Amino acid sequence: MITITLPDNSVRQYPEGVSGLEIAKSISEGLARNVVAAKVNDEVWDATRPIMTDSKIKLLTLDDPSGKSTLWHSSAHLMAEAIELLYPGVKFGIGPDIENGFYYDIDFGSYTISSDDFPKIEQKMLDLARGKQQFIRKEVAKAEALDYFTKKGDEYKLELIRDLQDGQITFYESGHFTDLCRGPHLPDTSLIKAVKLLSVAGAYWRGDETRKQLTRIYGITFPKQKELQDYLLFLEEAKKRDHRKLGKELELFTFSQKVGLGLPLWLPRGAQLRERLEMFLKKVQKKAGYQQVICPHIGNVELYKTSGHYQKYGESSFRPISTPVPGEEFFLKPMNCPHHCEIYNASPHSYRDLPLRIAEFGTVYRYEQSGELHGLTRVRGFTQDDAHIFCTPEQVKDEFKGVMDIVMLIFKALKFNDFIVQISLRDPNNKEKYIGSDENWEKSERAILEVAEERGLTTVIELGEAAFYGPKMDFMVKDALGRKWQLGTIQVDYNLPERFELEYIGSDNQKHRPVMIHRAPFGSMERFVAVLLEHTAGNFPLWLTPDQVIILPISEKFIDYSKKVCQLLNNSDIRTQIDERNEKTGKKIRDAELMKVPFMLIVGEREENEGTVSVRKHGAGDLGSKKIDEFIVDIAREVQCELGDI
RNA sequence: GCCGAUGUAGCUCAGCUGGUAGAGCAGCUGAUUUGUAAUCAGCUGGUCGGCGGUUCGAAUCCGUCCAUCGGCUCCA
Repeated sequence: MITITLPDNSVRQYPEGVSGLEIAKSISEGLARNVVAAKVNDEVWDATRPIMTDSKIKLLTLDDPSGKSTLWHSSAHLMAEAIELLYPGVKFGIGPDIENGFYYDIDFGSYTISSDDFPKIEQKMLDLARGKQQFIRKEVAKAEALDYFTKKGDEYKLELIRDLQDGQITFYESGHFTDLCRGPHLPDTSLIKAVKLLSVAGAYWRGDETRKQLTRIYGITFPKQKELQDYLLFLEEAKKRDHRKLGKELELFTFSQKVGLGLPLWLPRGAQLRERLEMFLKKVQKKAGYQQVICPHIGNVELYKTSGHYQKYGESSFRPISTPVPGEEFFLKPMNCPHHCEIYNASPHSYRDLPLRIAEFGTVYRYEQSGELHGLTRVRGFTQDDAHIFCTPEQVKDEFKGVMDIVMLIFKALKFNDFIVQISLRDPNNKEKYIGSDENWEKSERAILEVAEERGLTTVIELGEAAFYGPKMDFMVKDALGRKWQLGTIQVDYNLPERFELEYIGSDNQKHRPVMIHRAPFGSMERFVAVLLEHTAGNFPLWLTPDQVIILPISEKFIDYSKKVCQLLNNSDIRTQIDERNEKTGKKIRDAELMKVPFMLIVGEREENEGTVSVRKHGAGDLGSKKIDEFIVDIAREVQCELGDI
């Protein structure tokens, strides 16, 4: 007998070799029906795998994230089986579960697969699922595993097996399909009742651009048809929040093929919004001791040779600009730091001057690959809310803290509550890859970790993800479809101060090298506005939105009164328009609602006589009438509330 | 850049197996003077993404290029 401890710390005795499923059955039939896997001593196992020793176990259902993973991982196998039956001779790469569903990378050989093939595959999957095929785990010796896939002729699996240790290799067999797999899997396929293949895409084998591109098929499955429908509905809803769609509808920005790919054109309303964001940040930065600077949009090739960017990115950039002078070349600036380094170098510095914080909304140009461009989130010309802090190594921690506070302030003012903080540190086993002294790296990495801790942030730490020149902290926010985008970033840099020979005179009257911190709380204006659009579905905070108020006269008789109201509001810095069109009120309201204008003021005879406005709030409806002064105070109060004392 | 899909009026979309392009909204003109999510009528607007081919005839079939979308790789 072995002792099994359940999550509530209750202890039960079972015969050796009992499975999670059997334990579930001993508790209740209902639980047994829903169990998809079992967490055994913190490792997720098949529900059917025999447990041989005393263990702590937790039975996992589909409500548990690990349960969902198991369902989707098993679904990937099911899809592979269906595909193998439909397209004999195909070869398989890897097929994991992902956040929403699963995929499998497949070499289809001479077949070309498109979404037209999906219904056929889905049907086959459902047919197989109904067969209640069991997933059977088998431990195999490396030689045996190699032999199996050699016979099958699947070089991808062979490559994977070669990297594995003998004695750690397991196969899973379900129906006609056997796969190299760590597991775990569902007890059987009958839980999979709703299947949807979502897309087909090319994916390089092992993510390596130089290797063969396999066909990746994405799909998702659910135990109930209803859940699938809900998920598809969610995707539909998410599409409505797409910033590219909203940007067009709300007249914020556009693109032109004639202007060029990935070069956004900000329309008046978008430009206004962006300007307001910039003013907001400038104000915050001024308080935090930053100074604004302005630099040109191009820089001599020598600048980038000094910075090292020419050697690294020269070939993959926009082509250099030549001049009538032979050999003279300029580059569109791909970043602001080299210019800022030269600003630092313009005069000698004492340690008393530090930290020096210089900021610029700097527009930069990077030649992104055409397949990479995506609305405003990935463009070829964009404006960073950039700043560089030059400080002593001892000041890094305080400066880091200051920057983080700015990022948090912004996220708060814009109600970004759901973000991920990623700290990228160097790979401890590969220290020689990085520039800068061991001592400085340790100091700054420790500083970042401490600051995050002090501010109570939940962080994700990525070892080996640091830039070669320093550790960094990135703030990621998700878009409508759950894709992660990096917004704010804070990076420590030991490289550029070296290359530009930046110096300051210390209290010891000796020359020292400052540390540079790059930081951009928004990241770029383009990406930030894109993510903000999706985050708010276009319902911007009142302080930020392009038009705060629109006045809707009932008929043209009340245009004069509307103008009077409009002037009063504009005098109080409330951004107000009048809809003077010869349309019915219903139509004007509809259009204003669609444009997501926060407040609509309907004015007619009654309002004119009483000196009032009839207030309608976007999304909330009629709020009744108010004196004009009263309305102005209300708006001011609401803005004040959103911004706090910024 | 690579894999797959898509490309019809400013926008959203229809156009079956090849027979020479259509709706709604927007815009313009006129009527209407309007009370909380679409007033009515008339009109304008398209080398059907570009180029080449097959055909008596191409939005429709084929090729190629471009762009967009979903991914991959990349992101100083």
